[in-house]
Order: sequence, then structure tokens, then C-alpha cells
Amino acid sequence: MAEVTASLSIGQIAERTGLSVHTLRFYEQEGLFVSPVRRGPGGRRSYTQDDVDWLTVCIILRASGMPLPALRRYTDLVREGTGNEEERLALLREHHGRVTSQIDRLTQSLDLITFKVGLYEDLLEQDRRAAGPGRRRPSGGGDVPASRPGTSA
Amino acid sequence: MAEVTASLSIGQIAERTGLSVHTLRFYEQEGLFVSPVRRGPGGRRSYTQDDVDWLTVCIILRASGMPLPALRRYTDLVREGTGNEEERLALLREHHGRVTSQIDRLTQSLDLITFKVGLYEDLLEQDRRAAGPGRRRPSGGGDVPASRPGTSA
DNA sequence: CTAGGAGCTTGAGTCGGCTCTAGGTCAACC
DNA sequence: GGTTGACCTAGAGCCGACTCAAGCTCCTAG
Repeated sequence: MAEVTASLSIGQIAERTGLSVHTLRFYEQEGLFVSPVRRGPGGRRSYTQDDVDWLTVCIILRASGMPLPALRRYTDLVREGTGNEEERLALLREHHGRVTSQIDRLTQSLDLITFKVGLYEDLLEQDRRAAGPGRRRPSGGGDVPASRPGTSA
Repeated sequence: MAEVTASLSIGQIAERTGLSVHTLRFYEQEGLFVSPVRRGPGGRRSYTQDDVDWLTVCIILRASGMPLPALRRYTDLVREGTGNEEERLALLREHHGRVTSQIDRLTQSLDLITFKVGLYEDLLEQDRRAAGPGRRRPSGGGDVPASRPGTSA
């Protein structure tokens, strides 16, 4: 129970968020802070734990592909205070949709990749088993050039 | 059984892959075709169904975030023919890992987003129910500025 | 015979999201 | 009192992946 509202330097924020100091200044410029960043002696930025918490949310939203303009809009709404919850909800729902469909796309892609990995594993496994008697297998993993057209996996 | 190895124009390829003609030429320049794109009369590019199949794979790999250099490397390996299956497998496995961890990250982010959507839904629902007797709720959805520090959702 | 439309090449431009540089202030330590 | 080291500003640069522009060649239809 020592630090109640300790003020943190940009370097400390960088440390605990994983963002670079460059990025922190850039985000500030982009309006991604709910309350204007205070300044300490010498004009140095001074942050609070609240800023870290907000940045944590921002980082998660960015990591899930929310574009900066959307994030800025959301920040604006929060900064404006209560009364615009419908719009915040709409924004979050839209992003929710984007993320789920992105997960779907990735999952589908993953199917193909897993399938191809399986093909190559089998192929190499067979090669290894046929290694004693000097056999040479001429076929590939579905990607071989000059294979029968229309048979690519 | 009409078209055995019909040759397709760049426009037709664009149509059936969804890539733009610009992008097709760009991909060619980037070495993303297994066999060199043939040319028809007047120097026009002429593609086959095999190219479409390969592009389909490329599109899926790109959609799952494989960078162009990796995709080029993979293409190179396939072009070289049999003998490098281990490296192809390694490449695919690495990408497989990237994709699964990306899905994990997105799924985690989705948790937060779903949670926040829930908060705002509840909040608005309460507002709606309290609408008769002229009550005004002063609190937000976990993002409100000037809420108690450390309580942001 | 000419007007469109599809294609060609080279090279530049765009966009999102950082990332870095240059040149300066300031406080603290040796 | 000089040299770090963290910070400041304004603005340029970079990277990945396209995307477009200018100026040309064809072919085909009216």
C-alpha cells in the first residue's frame, strides 16, 4: 500500500506495457489517451496506473486487428463520458465480428496447412522406411511441379 | 471434357482468384509462380488451371499471414522439385505454429471484447429498465474516465 | 479506318503503423 | 565543470504489400 497514485515516466510505461517510447508518443499524438497526458518538471510526460490499464486495453484491441482510427474513435467516446454507450457497444460489436471472422479464416487456412504438413510427414516417413532397399520415390507432397494437373492438394 | 489445358488470360485469372491483375503481375515479379508464366501472341501472359490451383494455395497462405519472402521461399522449393521435402515441411510447420499462436492471441483478445460487450449490454439494459422512474445512472462500462483507479475492466 | 478494350512495361505512389534522426533541455553524478 | 542518460520536439524514413499512372501495342467490331 505504498504507491497510491505514483507518477510514471515514459520509460517506465514503455517497460510495463512493452510499447516503445516512440510508440507511446505516437499514440498520444494519435489521440489514444483518454485524459491528456500530464507533464512534470521540464515538460516530461507523467503517467499513472490508469494510463497503463487503458494502454493494456488498447494493446489487446490492436493485437486483435482494430485499426487506429477505430481505436481513436473508441477513445473519444470514453473521453466524452457517459451517454454514448450505444455507440461504444456498436463499435465493440463490430470489432467482435471482425475478430471472429478472422479466427474463422485462420482456422480454415490452418486446415490446409495441417493437411499439407501431414502429406509431407507421410512422404518423408515412407522415404525413410524405403531407405534400406535402394528405392527412390519420385513423387512429392501435392506441390510438385509437373504432377498431373488438377491433383494439387 | 472440353478443356484439357485451356490457356487463360490475366483477366480471367484475376476473375477466378479474386486477385487484381496488378497483384498477379506483382506476384510474378516476386517469384511466386512455380513455373514461369508463359506468353501468348503479343507477349500476353497465358496461364493454366495449375496456376489457379497454385494461386489458391498462395492466397490461403497469405491470408493466414505468411509473409511474401516465406511464400517465395516455399515456391522456390517446389520449383526445384523433389529432394527438399524436409525444408518444405519445416517451413510449413513454422507457419503452422505462427497461425495457431495467432489464433490463440485472437481468441484471448476476443474474451476481453466479449466481456466488454456484455458489460455495455447490461448497462444499457439497466438504463432501459430504469427509464420509467426518472433515474439517471452515472456509471459506465469499465472504460469511464474518472472512475476509481484500478477498476477498469 | 478508327475507337475500345485488354494487355504490356517501368516506375512511382499509397497506406498503415510504426521507427528513427537531429538537435536540444535538464538533473545527477564523478 | 564535464559527461552521461532520460527525456523533449518536429519531421523524415521505413517496411510490407499492394495499387496506380503513363505511354505503348495489339486485336476486334462497327
